Amino acid sequence: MAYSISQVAQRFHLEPHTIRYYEKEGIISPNKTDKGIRSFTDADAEQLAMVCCLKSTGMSIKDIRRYFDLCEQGDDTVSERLDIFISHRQHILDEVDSLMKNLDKIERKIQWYTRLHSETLNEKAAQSV
Amino acid sequence: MAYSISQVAQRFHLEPHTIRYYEKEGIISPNKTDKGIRSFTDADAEQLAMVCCLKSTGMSIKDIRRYFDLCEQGDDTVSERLDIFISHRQHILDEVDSLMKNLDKIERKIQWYTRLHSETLNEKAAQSV
DNA sequence: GTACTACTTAAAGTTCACTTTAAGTCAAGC
DNA sequence: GCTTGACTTAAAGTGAACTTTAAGTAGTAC
Repeated sequence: MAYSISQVAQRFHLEPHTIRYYEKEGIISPNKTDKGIRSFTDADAEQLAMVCCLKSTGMSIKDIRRYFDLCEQGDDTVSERLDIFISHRQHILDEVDSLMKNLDKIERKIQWYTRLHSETLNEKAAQSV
Repeated sequence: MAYSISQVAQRFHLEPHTIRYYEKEGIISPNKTDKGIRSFTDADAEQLAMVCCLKSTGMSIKDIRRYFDLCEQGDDTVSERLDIFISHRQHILDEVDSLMKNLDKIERKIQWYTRLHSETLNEKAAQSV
């Protein structure tokens, strides 16, 4: 199947101009018809899915580009690509860890404010009697 | 205990100018000595710890400021502050969820590349015989 | 007495990831 | 024939969160 820019945009919750921006930044390179219209294959869509995955886990445009550059360079870059994913996995694990630790602080604040809130309600109830 | 700007900066891995920037943005307001030198109490340090917690879980400076504004306004804002934390908790949970889903994709890539990598090594070994 | 640390204002600069604008061409569908 | 959706380049703008620069003052530590 081949998809138009607006179809893939919709599928990945992106704007067409954002996809053209990614192309300009060299991280994707869809085929074009003889009329110059972008035509996205399933492989292009998969690539965009990976772009979104890397982006939403905090990888910069520059590093995403670096990864896809390596992909284009062929099998010699396999171990470097593996390294990228291993270090990116660590980055995600660190981020999750940090979020969970901070979540704990937020939970305690919620408990604190919940208690404070119900006390305030009780006081108001007492006053109104 | 009272701390200097560089002491709290070090403690929270911030730069002194960043702390002054936070003050300028109205999210902290440490006391100053008669000489105009900032002096941070333990309560100020706790507040900065909360700033860091909120910041690293993705809250904007503007929203952090909003929260501390409410704190200053007193007990009438308790339920609004509770709401902020409840919705922020959800934000964190959503983020962790998204990270875990994407982590799964990364893990599969690592498996894929690990296999590919060892195959490439085997081929090279075969060639060298 | 000089290096260090702190302070001040005000403004300009930086990075990232887009987003928007301008000013146009081109082809398909109704 | 006109709306819609696609395209082009090039450049300017946006927002967030700082960061840096300039250009100065002032107290503390060795």
